[in-house]
Amino acid sequence: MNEAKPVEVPSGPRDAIRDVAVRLFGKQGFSGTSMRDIANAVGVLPGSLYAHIASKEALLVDIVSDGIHRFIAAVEPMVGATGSPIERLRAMIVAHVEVVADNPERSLVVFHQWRFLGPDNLPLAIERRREYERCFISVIEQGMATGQFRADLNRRIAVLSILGALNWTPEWLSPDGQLKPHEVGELMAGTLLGGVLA
Amino acid sequence: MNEAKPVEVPSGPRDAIRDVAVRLFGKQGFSGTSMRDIANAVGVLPGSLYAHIASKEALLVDIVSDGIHRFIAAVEPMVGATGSPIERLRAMIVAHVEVVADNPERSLVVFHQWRFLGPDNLPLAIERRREYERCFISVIEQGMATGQFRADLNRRIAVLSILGALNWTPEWLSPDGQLKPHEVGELMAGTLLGGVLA
DNA sequence: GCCCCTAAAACAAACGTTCGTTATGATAAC
DNA sequence: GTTATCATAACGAACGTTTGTTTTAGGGGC
Repeated sequence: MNEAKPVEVPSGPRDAIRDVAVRLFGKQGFSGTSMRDIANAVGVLPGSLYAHIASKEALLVDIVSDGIHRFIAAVEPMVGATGSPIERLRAMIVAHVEVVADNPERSLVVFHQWRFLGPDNLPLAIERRREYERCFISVIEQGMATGQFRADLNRRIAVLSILGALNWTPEWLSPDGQLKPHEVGELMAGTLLGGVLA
Repeated sequence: MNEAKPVEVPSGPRDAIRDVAVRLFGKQGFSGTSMRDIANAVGVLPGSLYAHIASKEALLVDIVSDGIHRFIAAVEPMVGATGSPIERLRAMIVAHVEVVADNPERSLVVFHQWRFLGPDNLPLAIERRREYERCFISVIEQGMATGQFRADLNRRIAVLSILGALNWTPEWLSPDGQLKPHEVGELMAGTLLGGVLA
């Protein structure tokens, strides 16, 4: 009775492999992780992995594309939502931090390991990243258009600064910290929107 | 007459190897770069590299420790310098960006590839990174103590946001861009210190 | 009896590294 | 001005290991 569609916990061996790969790719990088590393962590012989996955790169493609999608899905709806650009940018920052907190290692893979995608999958991943960046660019330009954001801002530099701060969060953010992810997001939004000056 | 100590351009083969390794480690990561890749780029057979370097890891140790040192040397003097915390933090941000612009690929190695240092060299590298972070923490605390920085700031989050934005710069900063590195630094300082709100 | 999954073993290729030798100039002795 | 000496730096081949992946065979659930 308590199942039917349980919220998608690592049901099969396929998901177990994926979760292990996320952890190892995040910690040691794609090139620094061998299929034997993954097999050991899963508790299986290396060759047995190939009953569930097509290749090492297919594993990376899965992780990265699903990972980017989570960020886009969390942030994109707010681009055209109601409310002031300030409120929406703030909400986007919080949403981003929450996605990172949901699984920092996966975020590390998304932000750093996409370089190792092959020629077939790399262009699409790059385009998805651009799509994500455009969400922030769009809202910041809205804010500058309405005069709520400073007019002397270099919008490119502003976007890259905010995205840089956000993209770095998986490096230090712990889901088990004393601050809840939502609180961390609010604090970052306060710092990035208002600056540090009194 | 026009020599004596020419400014230290990649004199020997040793430096040529180092420069190539910086570029490849930055682009493909440490694990993703083989000694054969380096040898090919230098124009030499793989074994010949070992007449000049001790090992692949020794190459990484050189690059990372020298790289961190450049950041510390550029920023640390400003921690105890004269001037307001605002002016000093601004100068530190500009200095950081200028070090990145001097060689973005080296900065990528410093910020991402230190994980692959062995047990002998990793603790020291981590301590150096902490030392660098403490420079920023110190100045921000000075700014909050004098009341020039907002009192409702979470200093940990503020520092991590600023450092995150800075550490991400090698990902997009080009030394040949239309904005000079110094200008990019000033713009980032403006964004990070003052926020985006009007 | 079929089907999914695994173990076990093997594959070719690429890995970091070592080795003895050789080509190249410069320096010093005669 | 030739010759011997020496350091530099690269070669070419091989080392043992690890890489991603394939193949073959066997065991348990329906």
